[in-house]
Amino acid sequence: MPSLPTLISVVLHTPMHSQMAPALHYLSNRALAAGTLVRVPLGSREVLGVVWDTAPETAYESLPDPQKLRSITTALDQLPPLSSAWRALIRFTANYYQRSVGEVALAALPLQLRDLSEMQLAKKIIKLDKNTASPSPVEAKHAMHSVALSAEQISVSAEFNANAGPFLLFGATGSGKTEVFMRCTADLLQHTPQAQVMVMVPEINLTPQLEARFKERFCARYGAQAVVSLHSGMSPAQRLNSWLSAHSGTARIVLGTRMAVFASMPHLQLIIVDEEHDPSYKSHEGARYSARDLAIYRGRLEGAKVLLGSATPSLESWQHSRPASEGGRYQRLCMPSRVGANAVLPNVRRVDMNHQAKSCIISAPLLDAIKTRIARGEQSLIFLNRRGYAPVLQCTDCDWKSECPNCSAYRVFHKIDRSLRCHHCGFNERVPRTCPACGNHDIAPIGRGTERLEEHLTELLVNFKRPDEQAVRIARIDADSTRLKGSLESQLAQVHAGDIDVLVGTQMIAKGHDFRRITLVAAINPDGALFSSDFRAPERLFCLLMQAAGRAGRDASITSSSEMWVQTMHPTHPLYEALKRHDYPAFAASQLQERQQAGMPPFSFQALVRADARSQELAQAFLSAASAAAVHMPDAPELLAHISLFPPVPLTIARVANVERAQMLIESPSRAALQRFLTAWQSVLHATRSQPEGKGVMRWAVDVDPLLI
DNA sequence: AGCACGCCGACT
DNA sequence: GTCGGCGTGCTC
Repeated sequence: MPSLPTLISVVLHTPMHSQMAPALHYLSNRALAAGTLVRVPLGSREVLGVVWDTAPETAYESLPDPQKLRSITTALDQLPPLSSAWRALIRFTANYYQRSVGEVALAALPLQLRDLSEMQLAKKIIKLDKNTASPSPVEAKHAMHSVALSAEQISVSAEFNANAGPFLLFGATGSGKTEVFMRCTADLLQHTPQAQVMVMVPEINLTPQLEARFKERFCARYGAQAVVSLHSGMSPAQRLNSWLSAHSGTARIVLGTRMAVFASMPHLQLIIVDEEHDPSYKSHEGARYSARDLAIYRGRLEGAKVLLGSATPSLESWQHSRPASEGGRYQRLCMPSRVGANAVLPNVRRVDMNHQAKSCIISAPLLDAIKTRIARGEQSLIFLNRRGYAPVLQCTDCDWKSECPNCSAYRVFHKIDRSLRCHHCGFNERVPRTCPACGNHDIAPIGRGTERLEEHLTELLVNFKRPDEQAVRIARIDADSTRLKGSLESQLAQVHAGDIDVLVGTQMIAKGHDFRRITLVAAINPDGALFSSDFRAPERLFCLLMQAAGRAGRDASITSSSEMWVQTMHPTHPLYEALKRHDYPAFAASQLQERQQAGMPPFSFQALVRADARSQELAQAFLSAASAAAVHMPDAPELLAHISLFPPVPLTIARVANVERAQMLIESPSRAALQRFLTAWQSVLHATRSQPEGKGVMRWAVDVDPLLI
């Protein structure tokens, strides 16, 4: 007996401002559970969608034109439907970050799911099931060979197990946070038969080594498929496989970058966010979500514990982890000590560059210290956060500078291939022989980057020898030297093998990698961030220097001689004082006080609207018009009550690839008020686009909780 | 977002 | 005479 077709609502990859309802309605000849993946006709094409609700009968009347309803093509119901917690996470993300539900939902699913036929998908699933045969009893006997933990690690793990969280694990570099993560994971998997764990890391570079450690620890017991990765460096097929095994529950541990926060995991019980302070957790395109913040929200939705970890937490998380009596909502777990015998943090030494010659790059005491390391067969790491040879090239005669024709920025001189390269749009040219403006032959580099620093060090050390009488070996690691796939790994291997005496690099080398024989880390010129207009610059600098310092002396036998050097014009600056004491809490306290006085996050909430246009005037006019129109919204007085709308300004780099960029800041002491305003203002922004003031605007986007202002 | 439909410049 | 530029408009 054929029953009446059911009406279902489906979300599709459609943007917020397409005048389309949040969900579209289709007919199905059988009921489909919410969360089921379906393929549906849309115009002339067929697209993937997610069943969002089984629409009630009454929905028929509220539809625009019931005659136009079409039927779904196929239901991919060999896959279990996406859970209601997953859908709630997607709904929240879409609302909070001002995007459509469909866009967020479909972006969270592997791309291959969109174009794989039902047959192909069925084959995949069968293949995956075969591979996930449970491990043999022999293998299972191998316990997760536990490593002996330090007293701190044991007490922190015990606190974690005894409480609900969310937790902020504040542990010094080298205090063994990863070991705690693995212990908490092991405890959970042991006591809860189906439990799944998500582990997030900020960068793709960091996934392989973490994956290796987790696989070594857990695969013997839980099977080869128990640990999977999920990040954008994987092939579409690999990603689909990982996603399917997470979704089916066979993957017990999912490791990944920020995108992993949306992985479908039916038995998720624990979310770990390593290096939670890292800005990479904030997405820059599409929905500009913070995976760290969503991890907290998802934990609450799913009833999963959340564990954030960092040696230099974000001020937001630090503030959340203040004592509960003061309003804190996270539980702070502390591991102040490095593990291993004699493991102490490196001594921080400041060189007052006011007492050095103006042109001095590497001060005499620092050079001596580097030589001492070389003589002892130890390694040094010299850190300069600027790649290329020189940031600008200038004619010594006229005013000419190496400006980019497409951007409001200088092109950087790369001596290695004699090119002028724009780091914003990629525009690349050979260095002109003579000044393009006046024909002068003398064009000089201004300032220095890692290439020039490497060259300078080579000159300084040309007559100095290693203990084996060979020439000193200097290497450079930055985005340029590691462009080729695998070159980062091979360069790191060289460092580990002791083939390198002095390593020069950008912040790339400050992150994550363990260099056992490095006993000296030096920051050449980090002062820029001290007086930056970006209020988060000091936070980032402190974190970077702490991280860099953490690279030194990981090997317990030589740790006592480890040093972190900072060359600065402001040696008594509080940031460096706190760094010297390795005192993050003191630094955080002073920063939080400043932020509170200035009404900055985390004591206020911000959103940024960015507009791109052919001219700066058009971009700003759009924002001004939308701003002015806010007053005419329904309920404007209430909505605007606790909102500050700032005037539009050009971005620091106003023009990139011949597109002018402007932005305006919206601030509120209340997160809820900001949310209510943004939601209401969305339609105003959209309407402004079709007004005369919005004509030249190419695109615009809202960034909630922006990191860069 | 895609993809159609539709109206104006340089080429087989 | 066409091929093709990308400006508006629609998709349950």
